Amino acid sequence: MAGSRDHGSLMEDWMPPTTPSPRTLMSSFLNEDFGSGPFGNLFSDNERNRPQDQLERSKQLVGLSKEVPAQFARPPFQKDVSLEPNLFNPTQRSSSHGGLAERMAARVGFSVPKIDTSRAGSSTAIRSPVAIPPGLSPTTLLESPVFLYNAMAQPSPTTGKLPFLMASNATSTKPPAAKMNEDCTFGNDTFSFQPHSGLRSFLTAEKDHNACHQSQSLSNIHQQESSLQSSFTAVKDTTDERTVKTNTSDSMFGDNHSSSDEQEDDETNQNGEYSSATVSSSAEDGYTWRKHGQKQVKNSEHPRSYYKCTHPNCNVKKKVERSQDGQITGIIYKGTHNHSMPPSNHQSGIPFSHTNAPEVNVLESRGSQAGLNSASLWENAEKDCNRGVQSEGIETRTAVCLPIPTNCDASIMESQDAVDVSTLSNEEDDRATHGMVSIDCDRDGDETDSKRRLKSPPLNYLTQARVHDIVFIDESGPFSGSWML
DNA sequence: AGCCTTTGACCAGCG
DNA sequence: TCGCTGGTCAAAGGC
Repeated sequence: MAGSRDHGSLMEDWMPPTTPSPRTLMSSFLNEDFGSGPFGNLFSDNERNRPQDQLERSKQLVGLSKEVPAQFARPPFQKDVSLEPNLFNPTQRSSSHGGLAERMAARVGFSVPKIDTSRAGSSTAIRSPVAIPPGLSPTTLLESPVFLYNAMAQPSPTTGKLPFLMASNATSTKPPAAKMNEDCTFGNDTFSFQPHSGLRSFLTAEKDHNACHQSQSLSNIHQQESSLQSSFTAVKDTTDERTVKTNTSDSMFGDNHSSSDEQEDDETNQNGEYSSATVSSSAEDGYTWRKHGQKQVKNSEHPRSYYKCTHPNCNVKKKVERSQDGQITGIIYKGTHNHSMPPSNHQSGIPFSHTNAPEVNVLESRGSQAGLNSASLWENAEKDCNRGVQSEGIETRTAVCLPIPTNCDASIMESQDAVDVSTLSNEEDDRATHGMVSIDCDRDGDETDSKRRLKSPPLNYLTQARVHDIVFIDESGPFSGSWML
């Protein structure tokens, strides 16, 4: 058992007790960032009105993140704090590396407009934040590095689909877990995850999916705004344990729900009310979990639940933090499943676009799978969480954290790569866009890449100017989310 | 009857 | 060594 200290630190990272709070950071970065940069002129109002002190604050935050050696230095969840500035700090982005958006613009020949997040959530008329340069077709945009096409991606602020970062390399078995309903959550101001593989509730999901789709088109614009408010999730992948931290919009943006939240709780409406389909517990991911404890953790406003895999001889555990309204605010997986997924839940190969069922525990399910398949990815996580992690652990900030299939020698992209796209060199960008999740899977080794891509979107991520979250996709689909604006 | 959740107590690690 | 904190155990209750 990891020392309490480790966990304590972990939690602190999740919810930094000290200022600035995630909400503060986020709003700070939103205010500053989206008004500046290559497309700042689109929202010049913000630019002009931006207080200088915000800029300074942002710089300070960046400095925080710099204190730690680049890739591993950040504590598991403290990333939430330090990462944002680093990622989004306009100054750093534009000055040091020219900014991803700028680089992308150079490559593609056009610039990717930024969404005016300052208006997100407002009731003002919405205009498309994405300006397509003359001569470029939507198709070109979608297929361009800036807007990587992802057939499985859900609507996004930029592409019309939410650009989930896909870690398709992943290979191996796809965790059946899928986040359903996330589509429906668009109305909730968040992007949705698509289920990787079928869930037992596939049929239901399908039905929900259809319903959701109808509203998606109408709410597309709204999504654009809301997506900006998505929360971050930190994925920590140490050797054996994975930590998924999702800052619920709750904590970050008030009413907005993070993707993870929605995933988890099948659906809470915008008011935070639960729909009839509520949290189905942890079985949705295809594995069965038994809750064996719950505790209120210090420095966390949310209770932490402890789950164990019910499979005999399986020691996989997970810790889930939920907000008062049931939204998941953090998930930590520990251990590796030594068994296959229960047949009833096994529906691999189902496009997650079809698995939008109100599966609640997307995070969990993915995590569980990760735990299942990926052998002991996080066993030492707890140990590393606070000390080792910084130097050795791999951290990933994602809206949703999904464990990587076990058979894969998955090394989730380093947090730095995954997150701080803006500071990546071109080469790094490529890495970020194609190899954020480095998964070396043997399981499906006989499967061709093309085949894999059919099953899941290419590992395209970090293709836009801003990364809000990263979606990792293994063979079966995205298992983590993030998006850029 | 079996499984799961809840909940208080116990244990272990750290300062 | 003690107190704090987090993680786990296990009894009780519910479904």
